[in-house]
Amino acid sequence: MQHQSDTTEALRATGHRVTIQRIAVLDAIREMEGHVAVDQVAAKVREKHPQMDLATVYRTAGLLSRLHLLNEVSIGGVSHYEYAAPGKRHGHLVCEHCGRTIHASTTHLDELREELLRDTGFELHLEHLTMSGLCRDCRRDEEHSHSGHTHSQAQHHEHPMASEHSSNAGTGGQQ
Amino acid sequence: MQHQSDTTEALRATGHRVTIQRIAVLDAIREMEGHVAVDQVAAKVREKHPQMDLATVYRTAGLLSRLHLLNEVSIGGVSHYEYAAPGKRHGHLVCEHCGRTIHASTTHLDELREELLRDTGFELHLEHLTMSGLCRDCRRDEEHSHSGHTHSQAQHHEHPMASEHSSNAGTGGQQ
DNA sequence: AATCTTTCTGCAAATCTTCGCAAGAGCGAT
DNA sequence: ATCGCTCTTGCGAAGATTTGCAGAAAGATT
Repeated sequence: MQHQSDTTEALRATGHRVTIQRIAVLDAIREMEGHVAVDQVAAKVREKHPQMDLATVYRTAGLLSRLHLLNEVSIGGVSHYEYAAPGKRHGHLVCEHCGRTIHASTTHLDELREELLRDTGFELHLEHLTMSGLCRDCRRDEEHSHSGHTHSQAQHHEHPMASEHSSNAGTGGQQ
Repeated sequence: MQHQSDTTEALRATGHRVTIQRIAVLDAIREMEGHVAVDQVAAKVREKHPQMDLATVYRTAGLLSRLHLLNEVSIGGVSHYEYAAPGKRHGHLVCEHCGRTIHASTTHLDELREELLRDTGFELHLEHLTMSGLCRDCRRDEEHSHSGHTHSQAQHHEHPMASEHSSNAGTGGQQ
């Protein structure tokens, strides 16, 4: 476990300063499971550094994300961050109905990435990819209640609304 | 031009009411080119309906997006909307460096969608797909200035930062 | 270790977006 | 055309995220 030196290195290499705030934010997120919202990160960080400002956590998480030390996932418009474990790249599938998040392996995505690069010169950052749609369960529900009405403008939240980790979607087995 | 009746129909079919606000927001966005931010939509709408509230524009655009009458594109975390012209589906590639937006044909994407559906049960909504990365120009720039330093925490904005329409990316030509 | 330059952070104010609620407007039935 | 039941809207307030600024801290230099 020498993440800290990796972090330090990555910051220095890009001409950024190494501060306790940056180390603390990365550590906090690494210690927490999955994707966490900024205020959760702030709470965790404040256990050790009570004076850390929320704005700093926002700025820091944004920076670390740009340096690819963190992945940013927008769930229902709210930014969440997760530790970008090397070698565990994956995209995110967020259900528009229940808000659940599923990891997608990069199998298909790598292909897409290459095609885009070849055809358009655009270099896709898979780590930042968040795709929305309907998860299996909600798709099933939709099919049942196809009576049209019974709609509300507000977002539905029938499921527990928590970032699950049915990880490793994509090709292989899952769920 | 009978978009209006299409809209009316789509609203009714889903159990929603047809209001001047909804028609106005859709009309405004259709009249404007490409993806526009909410405040631009509000400004346009207010030319004819000065009392229309910003919150209503937000809610309405969100609703119309969920009904697939509009596409939502998140550019640098800010929601933009565009008219979902039938038969012109496409994904969006947003450059993290200059903010430029490129359209991607659904050729590759349709494939991805099917694979995800088959393997994970997740139904990807391509219309809502926004992918970030580096565009051809910025990729070139990056390669030159590989000296490390000269970074700033703020987002770079070297290019005009406007939603361009270098449309027709992807493989198959359609737009 | 002291100094200098530039970047970062904390704080407060600004902005963007969402929410709760009472009044207002659709739409079906009368 | 009116009545009534809900859905919608406008408005104010709350929540989320960003920004400007002055002081604090990092890293290079001596």
